[in-house]
Amino acid sequence: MPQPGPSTLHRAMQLLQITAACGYRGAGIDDYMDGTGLSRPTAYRLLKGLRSQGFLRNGPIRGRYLLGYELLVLGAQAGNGSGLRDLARPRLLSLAQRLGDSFYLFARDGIHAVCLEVQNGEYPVGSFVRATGGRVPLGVGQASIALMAYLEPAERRTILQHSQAQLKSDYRISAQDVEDEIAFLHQHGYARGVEGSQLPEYGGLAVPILDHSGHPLGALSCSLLKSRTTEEHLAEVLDAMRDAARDMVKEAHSLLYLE
Amino acid sequence: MPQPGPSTLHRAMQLLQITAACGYRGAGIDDYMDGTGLSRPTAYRLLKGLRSQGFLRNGPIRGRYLLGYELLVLGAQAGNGSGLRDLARPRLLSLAQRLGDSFYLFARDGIHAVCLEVQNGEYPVGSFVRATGGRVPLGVGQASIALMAYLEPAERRTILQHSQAQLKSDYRISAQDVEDEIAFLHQHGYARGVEGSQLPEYGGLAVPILDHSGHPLGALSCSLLKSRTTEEHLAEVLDAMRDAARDMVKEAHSLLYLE
DNA sequence: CGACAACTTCTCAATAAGTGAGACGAATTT
DNA sequence: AAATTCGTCTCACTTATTGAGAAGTTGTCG
Repeated sequence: MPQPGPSTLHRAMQLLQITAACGYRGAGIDDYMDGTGLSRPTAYRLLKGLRSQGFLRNGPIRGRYLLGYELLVLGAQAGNGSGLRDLARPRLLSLAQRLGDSFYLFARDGIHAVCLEVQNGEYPVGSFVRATGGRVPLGVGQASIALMAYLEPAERRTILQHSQAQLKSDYRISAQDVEDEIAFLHQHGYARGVEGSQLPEYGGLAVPILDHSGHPLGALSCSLLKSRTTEEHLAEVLDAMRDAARDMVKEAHSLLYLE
Repeated sequence: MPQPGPSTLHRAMQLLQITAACGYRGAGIDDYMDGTGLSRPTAYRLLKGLRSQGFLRNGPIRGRYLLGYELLVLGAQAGNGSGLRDLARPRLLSLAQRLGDSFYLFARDGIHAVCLEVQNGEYPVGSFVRATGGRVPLGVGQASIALMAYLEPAERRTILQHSQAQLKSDYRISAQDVEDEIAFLHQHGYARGVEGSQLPEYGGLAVPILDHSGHPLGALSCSLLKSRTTEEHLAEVLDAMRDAARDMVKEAHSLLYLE
């Protein structure tokens, strides 16, 4: 089954993925050869090219390669679609400082939700995503719900069908659970962390970020310790998140209007 | 003059750069064709490949492409060499919250200093780098000084020779200025923002992050409003940064030791 | 709702580009 | 100083990529 596009491209990307998989110690030539089936000279040729473009670099260990800083530059831009990330950053920070919980910005990426930005508060929490760039299948987590709720019903169904097996086996979430939470969001304007999930000691909230025509640009989400979830605190957090989402859209709109 | 490595690779990277250059509105097929000289089908083939790998995506506007979220994932890793970024993140946050100024993590990237992480405080400041991924030539800014000071003298000289013309013309910094600041750092253990720079209303400090054998892993840097720079505040900030740098190395070391 | 205009993919022969085997040079380590 | 690991080079080969143009899609506007 041929990959779309030139194979050199696909191979180069494989090399990047392999490098990423090897983490901070870097990948060696054998990792690349085993991982791709390329001959040594070819692997080196590609490595050389990637290095010269700044996509790979030589780490502290000889013969091992690390991801290059050009990826950092591009990655920073990639996460800033519509300028959403820049808008969210200071607001997430202020939420985290003021309320102590951890706050996230999510966007949709095909059948996944991708985390564009995190700001942890002073109370440590866990989450399905480890950090910026983390992805979960749509349906997992409160942010996913907020992202899915405003898609076309047909599209939503397609996505759920495509991933419900994985949702069930990896996260013990049924399609019906997801539908129920979406209904909850439509009724109350926010999404809760799903009960019985794999992170029992945390709760969560999420609100969608909708543009003026009702399309979802992203979602703000937070995760908080169950022990801190009094009614008042929840209400406070929710209010603050709604305000933040509203302000972001307003500011985005005025920015677009200016140019 | 031929680029090293397969040309397909180079072209693909060009497409990414072009996409990045077009910002959040995305790049269209004409941008790509004009920018690379490729024929239309070829450009589309590459685009398809890049999209299928998650390096590009279709934005809100038809016929325009944006950087894909896979870059976000790789970028997040790329900035985390030796796990430095993960170590720095919470510390930068706490510094920013506690002291109100803006703090940065830098690493060396060839002849540049690259910003791996930013945490802004409540007092707004400007900086040479706009955000994560930003680069300045080594020599510009206090973080650069901290990074250069612990290189081999020969290497330092090579770098300075290579970039002194640009330093002079773009930033009005002479090689001697840089040497002086490096001497200052060796004497006092920290680097100051260079006087007479292009950002007169801000001051800065930077401390190196050195591993146990004295090699520079990176630098912590801060930028603060001149109006806030009393002697006591400077001393407080400097102390806090030194502590943070020391703690990071200690924690990194214990992490490495564990595996 | 139907025609238009855009973006995108396909076909096919020509050719330029990437490929692999192995030898060679360079940089470290023991 | 010898040995090992890492990176590059040469060269014949052949396969994957290319470009021109046409056909197909998809969204838009009258």
